[in-house]
Amino acid sequence: MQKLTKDFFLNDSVTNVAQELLGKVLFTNINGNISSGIIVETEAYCGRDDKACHAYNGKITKRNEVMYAQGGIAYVYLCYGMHNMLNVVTNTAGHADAVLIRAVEPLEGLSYMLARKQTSKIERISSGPGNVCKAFGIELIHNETDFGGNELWLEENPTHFDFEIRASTRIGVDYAGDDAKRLWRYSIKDNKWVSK
DNA sequence: TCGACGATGACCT
DNA sequence: GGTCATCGTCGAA
Repeated sequence: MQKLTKDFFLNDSVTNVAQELLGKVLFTNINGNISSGIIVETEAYCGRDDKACHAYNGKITKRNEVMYAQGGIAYVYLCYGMHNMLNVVTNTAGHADAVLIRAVEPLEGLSYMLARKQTSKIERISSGPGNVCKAFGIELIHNETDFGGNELWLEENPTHFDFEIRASTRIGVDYAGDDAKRLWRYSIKDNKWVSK
């Protein structure tokens, strides 16, 4: 098992990182309960010129300031009053880029995921950004968590496998005008854990 | 202070 | 296809 190194996150191209994160493994250790899963769907957000991004045009608020930090930490925020969203902050300090983790294929800790979601249905338990956080126990307190730590981290996939990347438009960003048309949502083609 | 609004998901017809 | 739960954040007042 090999954790992703710091320079993985410092890449200047957030769309490259979003694609490279596919196939990587997300881990959480919540009160000693370890869950993991393969990232199968991501979306890129770029502060510099992307209206869909919370940090568009240099906007800085208490919520999004973590996006301006050096890459390699988590940006977690509450959406619609009930769903947490997990983002991976990328690029060097001062560049507000982040990758939203939209769907994961479960590996370990399925029983913890079922318990957190209070369900017995495995189907789509970690498909969709709100479900990823719920299943993995990620909450607002994990905002700014360093991916180099032992609570929330990312690893290379120990099993090498080939897959085709599918690019499509991002979800729920219609307000962003032309930027909503960007093909910045990436998924592993034909993977059943990709969100609908 | 206060009102409007989400980078959603579950369940309904 | 449609509705609605639910609350932190933002920006206007």
